[in-house]
Amino acid sequence: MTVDCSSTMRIEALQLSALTDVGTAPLYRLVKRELLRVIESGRCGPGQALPNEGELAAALRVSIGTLRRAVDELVHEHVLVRRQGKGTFVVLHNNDRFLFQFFHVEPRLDWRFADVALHAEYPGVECVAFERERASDVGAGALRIRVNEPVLRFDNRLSLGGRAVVHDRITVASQLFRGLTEKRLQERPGTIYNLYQTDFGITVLRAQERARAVAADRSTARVLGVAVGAPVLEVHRIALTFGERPVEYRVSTINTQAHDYVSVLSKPA
Amino acid sequence: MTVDCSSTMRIEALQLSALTDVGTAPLYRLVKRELLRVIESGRCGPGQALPNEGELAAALRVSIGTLRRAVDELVHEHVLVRRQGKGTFVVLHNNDRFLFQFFHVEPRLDWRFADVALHAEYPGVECVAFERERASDVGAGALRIRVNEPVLRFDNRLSLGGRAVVHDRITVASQLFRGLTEKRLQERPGTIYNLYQTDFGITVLRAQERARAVAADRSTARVLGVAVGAPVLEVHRIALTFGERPVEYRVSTINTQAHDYVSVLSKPA
DNA sequence: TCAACCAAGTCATCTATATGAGTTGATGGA
DNA sequence: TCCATCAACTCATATAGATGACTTGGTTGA
Repeated sequence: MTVDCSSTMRIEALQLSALTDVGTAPLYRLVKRELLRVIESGRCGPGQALPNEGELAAALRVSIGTLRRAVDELVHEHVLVRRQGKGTFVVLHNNDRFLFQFFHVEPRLDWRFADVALHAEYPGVECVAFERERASDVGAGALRIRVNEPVLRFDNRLSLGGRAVVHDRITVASQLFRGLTEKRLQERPGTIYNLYQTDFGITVLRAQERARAVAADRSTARVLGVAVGAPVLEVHRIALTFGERPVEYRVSTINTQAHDYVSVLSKPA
Repeated sequence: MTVDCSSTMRIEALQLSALTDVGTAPLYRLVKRELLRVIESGRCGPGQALPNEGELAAALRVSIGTLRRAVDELVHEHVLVRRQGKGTFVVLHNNDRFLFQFFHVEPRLDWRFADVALHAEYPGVECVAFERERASDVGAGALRIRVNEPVLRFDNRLSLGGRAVVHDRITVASQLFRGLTEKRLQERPGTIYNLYQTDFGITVLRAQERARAVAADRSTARVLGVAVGAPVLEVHRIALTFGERPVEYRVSTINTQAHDYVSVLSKPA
């Protein structure tokens, strides 16, 4: 099925914003910004195809090479996906992408034997709490909203290999997620970020995480099945969408008795 | 000072390895591999300039655009650095690069106030142990050497803001670091990875890390000044050079009472 | 001497065009 | 009906050439 995106995304509306031409930004960056603007505006929702390269280039009055350079960067930033012979698409959060990009807990690897990291499994998810609250100072700071603004707070428990490994405490601004209910959360078919995207038009592009070791408190100990005071890993995540805007604040508590928090410094070849 | 690299890197020796042309790899990837081969061979050491783009393209019998695409990827992978008007250089590990790429411990950030992560400071380093040992099974597995092969083991203590925060236990194969002594380690001017590069010709390109929360044992507690049993963060790192070859195995124990282990999922725009 | 200027060399950007490769749907014959 | 083939559309790769910007070092003139 080829989505006729050209009708949705009115090509003639494209324009390189000469206004915001700060200094002497290269043309391909203007093109990139214009594409981002269109994608953000929702005129071309997730999963939809962009017009083909020739049309886009013509509409923007740049050469196809320049257009491709702009698209290249957006592909690199996981905003677009190219498929040879089919087209260029706005990213969709599917399970694989989620696993690869945002879920970094893996079974403990014994470097005596393992050759390469076996690919992570998708965790089982269970919603254990859902509340409507008002933003605390920390939550408000993380989400860049005002203290006491209404937020949704929900807890998930993630399991790997049948064992509870991660306890997520998630906070999002109610305003961005109107109509999000516990039922909808539990009945979602894919990942949470997929739900954010398909049901609320919010695409999580990247995240910042800060990890620290802490002693398990009573509630964490119960959820993860560890002793009170046992060392657990606490990861604070701010998930960001276009324009570096924070959309989710999440504190994950991880039982690292048999699992690791994995990170790759600089990317592979 | 312009390094005359063209004499060191004999251009006429360049050749796109038609032999290793697996399948129908794009030309720019062959170019990239050939450049990597030359850089690895040491004919063009760290800090040296490559021949200019025109010469390189001519020597490899490809267009300048194709050459640039290959170089683009190597720049992205931190193997090369371009400087407009000056040339293209093989990367050098300096303090800034090290901080940015490999040192991810930062003072605790309060998301109530902070706008953006302030840039990390360079840690004070103190060598607290230096031993010649034989590889354990774990160390051997991590470094892909045989058990009982000779290795160098040394411990560093890193301080931030005057407080001991990280305890590194580092293992490298003796064979790769002949002549490395405690004195040389302590008198090095820059970072450890800088020493690896300048004195032993080993360029660390990337690393894999696995983090977990553990209780501080007696020796860790002493070095970091925390209570025995206090939760600390343990990070296992394998540092890799060209061809994904491991060159260093490092276990870092981090006191996360006032600092975080920071990670960015997917890169910023 | 010193500063301004200029020229050559480098990478950076942009254009234009050609060819190859993957996907899809229509056509048409068995 | 079914399947092979083909044509059209897409992105992917490669080339050639022009112009701009940055760096360096030498020249020139006060």
